[in-house]
Amino acid sequence: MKDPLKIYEVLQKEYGPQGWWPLSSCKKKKGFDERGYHRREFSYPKTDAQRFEIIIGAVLTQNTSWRNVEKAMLNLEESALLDIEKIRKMKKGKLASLIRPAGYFNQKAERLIIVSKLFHDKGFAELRKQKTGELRKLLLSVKGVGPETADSMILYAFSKPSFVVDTYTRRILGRLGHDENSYEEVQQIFHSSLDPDVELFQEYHALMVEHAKQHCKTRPDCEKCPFSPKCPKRL
DNA sequence: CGCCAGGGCCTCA
DNA sequence: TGAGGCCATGGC
Repeated sequence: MKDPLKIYEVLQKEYGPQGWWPLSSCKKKKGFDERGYHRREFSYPKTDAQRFEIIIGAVLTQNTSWRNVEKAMLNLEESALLDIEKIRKMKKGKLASLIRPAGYFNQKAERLIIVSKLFHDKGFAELRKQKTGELRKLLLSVKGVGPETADSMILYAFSKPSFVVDTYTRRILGRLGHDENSYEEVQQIFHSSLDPDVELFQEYHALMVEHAKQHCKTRPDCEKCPFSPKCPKRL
């Protein structure tokens, strides 16, 4: 079970449509569920405010549970500060205190301000005109934005096909028999075997996260795992 | 109490 | 380039 397309089919059948990136600000709104997923309508994000919410979330969730990220996002929203211009001009200390629940709050406050400056200076509309590769290079040149954060922004905020590789993706692929190691190597597995389809990439990554949370955990729960019969690492 | 969570930077070989 | 230390809160 090493074929990315077959893995996707198994995940899709097991967990159904996901509808990422979750928008906390849209919970229980029309088209969204209680977690902020838009499982029926895949043409998101629709506004620059939603795109920037994804950008912020991508930074806040670095090595951090989404649960804690949501607390930080709620603090920003309640202060009406979930906004690129406001974050860009905010004092680092004040921002840090608001995003405290997300952890690494000093680092992340600085990163958010730096990222805000980039999007203010360049502008979403202009950045969207860039080719995916060029956009990726630009994002990676920003301090605090590594490969996963860049790809998350590209895939979910810019709606361009760049496969997101996270710890879950590495863990799942590793257990299914892949020995590729570096970020680029793992990403290449997907880029070389799948059509560069935005919705496919978005759903695939979301499904990886769901699968890692339900079964392929640090301590694996292989009992009802859909891959269990064909997984080399099954317990 | 320890472990883990949707990483990335810096330093040092 | 790759391993190791560092950043930090909150749920279980």
